[in-house]
Amino acid sequence: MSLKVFNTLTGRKEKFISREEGKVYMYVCGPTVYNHIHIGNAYSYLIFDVIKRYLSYKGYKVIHVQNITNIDDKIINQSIEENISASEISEKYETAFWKVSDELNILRPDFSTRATEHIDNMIEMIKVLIDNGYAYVSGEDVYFSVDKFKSYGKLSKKNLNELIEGYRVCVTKGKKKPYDFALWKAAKPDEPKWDSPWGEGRPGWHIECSAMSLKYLGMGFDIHGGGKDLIFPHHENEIAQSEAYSGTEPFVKYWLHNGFMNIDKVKMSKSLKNWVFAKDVLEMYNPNVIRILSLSTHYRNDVDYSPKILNAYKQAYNKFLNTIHDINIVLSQEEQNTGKSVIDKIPSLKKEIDSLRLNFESAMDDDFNTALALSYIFKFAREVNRFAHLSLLKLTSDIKQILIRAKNIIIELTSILGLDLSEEEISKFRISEKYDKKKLEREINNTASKIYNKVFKLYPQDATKLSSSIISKSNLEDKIETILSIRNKAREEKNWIIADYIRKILKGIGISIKDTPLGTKWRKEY
RNA sequence: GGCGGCAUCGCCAAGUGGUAAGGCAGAGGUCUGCAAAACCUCUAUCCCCAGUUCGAAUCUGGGUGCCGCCUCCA
Repeated sequence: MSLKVFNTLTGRKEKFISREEGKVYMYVCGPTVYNHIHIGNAYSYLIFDVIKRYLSYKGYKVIHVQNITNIDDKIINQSIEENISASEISEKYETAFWKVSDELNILRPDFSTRATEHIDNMIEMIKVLIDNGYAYVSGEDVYFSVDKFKSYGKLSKKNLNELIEGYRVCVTKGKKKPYDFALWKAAKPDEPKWDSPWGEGRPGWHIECSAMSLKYLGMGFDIHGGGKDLIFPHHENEIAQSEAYSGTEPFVKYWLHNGFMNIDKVKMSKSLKNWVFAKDVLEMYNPNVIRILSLSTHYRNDVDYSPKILNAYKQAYNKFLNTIHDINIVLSQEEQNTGKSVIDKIPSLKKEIDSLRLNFESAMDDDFNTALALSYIFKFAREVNRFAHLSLLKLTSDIKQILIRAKNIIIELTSILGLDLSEEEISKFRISEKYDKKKLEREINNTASKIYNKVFKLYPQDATKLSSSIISKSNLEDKIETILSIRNKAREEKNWIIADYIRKILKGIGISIKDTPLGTKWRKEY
């Protein structure tokens, strides 16, 4: 089975053949760092992260370039707004961008290219465009002459007449044609500026992506990605500039565009002010939940953002965690030699493992159908749950082996989707600044003291372990274990009121527990 | 005004000619001290109309509704 991708340029799914065998050169449009990124921006980066991960899984060495647009009108406007310099704005929001990107488990690009560090490359390119007659100087501005580039519109399927008729085409003085676009803009007083043959100014928006992608990836690179709103004019203009500059085509082999993240069916956009910052969503939801939401529909479709839907996928994510958690519980048993009934189910589970991988790959090979790929993993999880439930009785070495394989393939395949099912995620506390450990510690200490008050008369000796002087010294895991030991004492004495009380207040701080034949197990919920 | 996309169970959603994946929610059941989790069972004929076909959610035509691009936008 070979990979097929939907190419915006041709409008159909095509077999993916990389320029160089075993390597994929990929450019993804990155953020303009004038504000925090919203969840729709994050969606795009997340999609291409999964594409990159899957290509790596397929054995390609992926060379991934992503720009940071750190000079732009919006940055200048924001610097006036916040009354700090443009460079301070871009530094501030670039830092914020990486923080969110890392939290979302998005792999860093191989080259993160800042526009301002490539001004020379852009000037060089503009010079050539002027020399070749594709661009003209108007005052201290430089414009690209769209009429000169014959195949203009091939990506967005627009023709120039339509553009002229479009009532929204703005006419700017200095342009020969309304659809010409700026390659270089003269600086107004107090604006950031760079020297150029045409005077002091800054580059137009589109030129940076051409200059930087060509510098790092060269003409004819494999994948160029971004949101579908970039198709026109941004990517259309990139093609025009790059192919006019090089005199060859194609600029890019495969153009991939993701759909939008909508709110109430409407695109998240600056003008409607209906965006939600990714950082704010991350305060409320586990990054894995955001991923599952993003991957539960095909990347070219729009996906709706809402707390209701996010909560549904939170449950879905919990399903994965529970499966791994339950496997771990079964595996924590002592091995035995007399596993009876389940033994004969091993071959069928083995078969499921093999077909899961094949199904996963065929789904992903079909233009990265993550929704289908996920559904196979869910289906498999049910098989494993059924098996693990049965084998809770006896753990033989054969059963142990197959369960470890089952667990590993779930972890492997979900990690291609960028999901994290690590031990920390499942049963322990994540060492992460996002989850405020101090707050959690306070909550648990609080809970311990509540329980202490409740039980110290009943179990004076055991309760001592919960006294604030002792409990405050132990680590988070030990605190929980101590609390559970008290609860189990109560359960032994069939004091269900105390036992249920403890379970209830632990639940209140996000610790869920389950009583199993192998003892009481707990995990932190997110 | 031009161009384009979408419409599948209560919600999210896969499926592009062969008889409707998966997740969430709901109902009943098994297990459990009770829970939780898990498992089992149940819940749609695919916006409407017409057509092509042995056969259509899937193709064609018409209609309705929603959304996007044409201006910065992932």
